[in-house]
Amino acid sequence: MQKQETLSKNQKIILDLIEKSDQPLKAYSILFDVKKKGINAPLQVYRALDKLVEIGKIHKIESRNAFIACKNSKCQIAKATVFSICESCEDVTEIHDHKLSEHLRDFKDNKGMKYNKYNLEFFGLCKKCI
Amino acid sequence: MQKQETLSKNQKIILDLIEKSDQPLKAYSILFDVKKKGINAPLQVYRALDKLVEIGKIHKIESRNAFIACKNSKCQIAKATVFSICESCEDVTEIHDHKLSEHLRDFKDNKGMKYNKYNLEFFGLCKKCI
DNA sequence: TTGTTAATTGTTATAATATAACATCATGTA
DNA sequence: TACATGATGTTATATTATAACAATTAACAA
Repeated sequence: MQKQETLSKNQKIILDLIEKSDQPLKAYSILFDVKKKGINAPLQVYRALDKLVEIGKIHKIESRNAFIACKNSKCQIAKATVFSICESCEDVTEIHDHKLSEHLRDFKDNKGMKYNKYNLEFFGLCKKCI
Repeated sequence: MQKQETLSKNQKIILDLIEKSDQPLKAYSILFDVKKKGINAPLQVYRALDKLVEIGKIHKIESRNAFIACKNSKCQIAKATVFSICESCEDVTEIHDHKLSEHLRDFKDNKGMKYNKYNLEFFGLCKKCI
């Protein structure tokens, strides 16, 4: 069997839901929402989430245990994510900053570690909440 | 009452434990280890952890739900953390890179957000695991 | 030194997040 | 066909974290 090109039924249902939200969704809130579509168990949700994260269609906001759709058309940046998070209204935005990405991509520590991924989360107050 | 200068009993016990480990510890493994010292409930651990994070004595590794001591003598950087994480052996190291810190500190998005904190986690393979 | 206040503690219960284990089904390829 | 792989469905359970409430302790001011 080849690497899946198309998404499976559950993966589609869950990606749809996440893409319709501009804010991160939590696994159990997703579960609640997709019960009407016949997805009944946490594991079904987590499996789809794992896959979607793996192929870069969604990202996990680690500090919030929540999942947000990747807006980048080609989803090449699944392994290099930057988010800003408002600590008041919890609004989350994915950041694409060329210069910042360059710095992060080029970062080398002095321990000879080989990086293949990073995740950066900025916290603060958004315009509305300042 | 003024802001605590000194740590409370539970906070000390738990900080001691975390400082003795050079790797991140999980809350329930901490709980297990401090039961002999009379700390019996998860909440007692989480409350101490919250406080220690707040004052910058420890950091939470968000992607691992684990806590590591801050090695920085003055712990001024509780709000600006960078870690490297080996995905094979799970070794975690706190990174202090002046240039990188500058870039992150100076980062401005185009949405007028005011940042007061960030957390960056690099993933990859350490020297031993490559 | 005593009353006030805030921080901390202790305890029970429960919420929220995530995975193990196993059986079955679907699909592409030898 | 039959084999391998990926996805599904299901039950149970593991892991991480907080709610709610009562009691105690520590700093400070009157």
